[in-house]
Amino acid sequence: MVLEEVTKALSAKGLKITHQRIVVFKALLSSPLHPTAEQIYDGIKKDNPAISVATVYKTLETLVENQLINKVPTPEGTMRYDARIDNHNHIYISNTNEIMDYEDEELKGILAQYLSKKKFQNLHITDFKLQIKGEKIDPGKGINII
Amino acid sequence: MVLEEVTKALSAKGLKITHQRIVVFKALLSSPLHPTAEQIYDGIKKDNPAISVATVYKTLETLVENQLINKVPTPEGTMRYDARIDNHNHIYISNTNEIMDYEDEELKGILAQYLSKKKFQNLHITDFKLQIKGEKIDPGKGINII
DNA sequence: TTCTAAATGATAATAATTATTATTTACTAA
DNA sequence: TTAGTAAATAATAATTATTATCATTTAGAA
Ligand SMILES: [Mn+2]
Ligand SMILES: [Mn+2]
Ligand SMILES: [Zn+2]
Ligand SMILES: [Zn+2]
Repeated sequence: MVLEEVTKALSAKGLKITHQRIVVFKALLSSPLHPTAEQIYDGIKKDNPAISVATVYKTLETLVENQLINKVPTPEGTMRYDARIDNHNHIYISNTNEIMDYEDEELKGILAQYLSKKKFQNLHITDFKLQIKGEKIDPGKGINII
Repeated sequence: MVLEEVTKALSAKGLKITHQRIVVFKALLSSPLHPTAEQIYDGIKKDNPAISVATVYKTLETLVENQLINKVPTPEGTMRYDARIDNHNHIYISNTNEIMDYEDEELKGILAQYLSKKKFQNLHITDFKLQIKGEKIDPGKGINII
């Protein structure tokens, strides 16, 4: 089950297995919506009323540092989190604030090939992503996360 | 000269020609570094000691709304500004916080062609950019903007 | 020139995140 | 098992970036 994988992932990184880390990590794993720290906090505090919002922030940062989750910056400037750590792209939907995963092998291939041909002097490329922005045609049917 | 173009651009959008708008706009036009509002404020306040930081923020927002400049979100979450309004990509250099312009017709063509083939249901794509992240090999030689 | 809506400056308020610190707890090793 | 201890947490203060408020000023129209 998820709990076992979470504890395994934490201990593999030498992190202490705490209730708070398990709860935050599991909350993010079960959300495809790329939530903010605050949204994760709101989601878990019913069942964990003693948890502190600062702990949620710190836990997320710890998980990012240990590459168990990813940070996703947004055009509005608020940081969001992603349990997926494999390479994939995002579509930011500006009228609902949703972030959708977008994955396409053809696109990955195209970009990798393009960048492998290019040379940047004094620069080591560490990451590249296509940031797609769009608008949902019928926002009423969508999942609005704010 | 620049002043004339700035005033022309402002009046073309029906915006009042104020000293503050001219100064902020010119400051951004002369900076290829994608500065923050605070950096623009710091740069102009020697010659304009009465200008308010709130005015700088508001002026930049007004220019963005009128599509005379662009906002550039960054991985750290602070907003930066760009006098260039033509479509181009950015390289974010994580060890110096520089943002470099990156423009390549071949890349534009590849991306446009790729996306034109794809169909997204209920979604109108408004923008797409390749976000490249890298590290400067010899940061000592670079221009550090923070 | 006068008039007025819009812009500005000063500053308060807000939102998101980080820092501080006393207390608690997960692991370690007797 | 049971201490012992370094690390983690909760509560809360502080900080940073940005936006809101509002009294005053001003650009541009008449
Ligand atoms: Mn991602
Ligand atoms: Mn902020
Ligand atoms: Zn994702
Ligand atoms: Zn640019």
